[in-house]
Amino acid sequence: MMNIGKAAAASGVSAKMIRYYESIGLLPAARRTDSGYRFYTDEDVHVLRFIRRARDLGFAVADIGELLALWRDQGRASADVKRIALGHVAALERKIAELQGMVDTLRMLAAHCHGDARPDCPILTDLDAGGGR
Amino acid sequence: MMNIGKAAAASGVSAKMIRYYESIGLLPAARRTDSGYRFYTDEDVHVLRFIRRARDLGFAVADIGELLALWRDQGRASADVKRIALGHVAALERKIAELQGMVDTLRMLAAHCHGDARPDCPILTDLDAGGGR
DNA sequence: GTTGACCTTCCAATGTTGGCAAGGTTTACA
DNA sequence: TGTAAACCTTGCCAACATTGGAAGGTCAAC
Repeated sequence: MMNIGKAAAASGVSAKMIRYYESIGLLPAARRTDSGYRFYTDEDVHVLRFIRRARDLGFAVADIGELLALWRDQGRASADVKRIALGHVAALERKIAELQGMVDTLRMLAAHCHGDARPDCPILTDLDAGGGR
Repeated sequence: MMNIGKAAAASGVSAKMIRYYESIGLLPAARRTDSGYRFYTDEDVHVLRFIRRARDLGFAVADIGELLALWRDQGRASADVKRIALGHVAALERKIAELQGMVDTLRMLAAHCHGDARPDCPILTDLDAGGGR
């Protein structure tokens, strides 16, 4: 039995975000004291840490909802969990490839830029010309 | 002399975004016809393509403002441009490393998950335990 | 009993893009 | 000339996750 500040400190999820997750339905409405304060159990903190960890792994809130449902379902098939995880891996890798493409282009352009007081710069020239696309 | 739709098609920046860039001050207010329509010149389209290319390279709008100022400044030092570009590369690489860390963790967890009809799954177990952190 | 630390709800902003609505303008065609 | 389609205008809402603040109620310690 603890209030939202304690639960936040114990789980690593801010009080602000706990209320937000409740508002969007990721978490069930917390029980309240007579005066209206939310209160949480150790079990609730456990769930919050699950969410925190999943966020750290880059899962979107919608994905976490699915994972939470599977987590709670003792009869789940591990294939369902694996599918979500690998789908997320694929999305992450697409993003990485996209960013890496940007890095490669910029590094190439920067390599040809004097980087001194002279004004001519292939980086600007490329932006100017649209990169030949 | 063309209206916003033409400028959008010619530059690859949507009319919506052109208005947005104007609203946040990245672009100066466009000239208007008597009836209030914005109109653009080939030079304006040139600027829009510059912006489009920079966005494709992942520069934030704030960065693009700086790049645009340098682009317009005939006396700029190429070092200034290179600094911005390499700063952006560093930020991109930090992001890539972060995503790659997620991928590595998830791949490792998924590798130990049967992925069949059985319920036990190390992915959920890890989320549960907080990954040992 | 007062002070400070906590809690509550509501509103706003971040950054970039898309969508929709209601209304005015221009263009093309019959 | 009339009209319909295609364009333009502004403004508001939506997304994503998170943070901040304001105004006000509650709890604990001293």
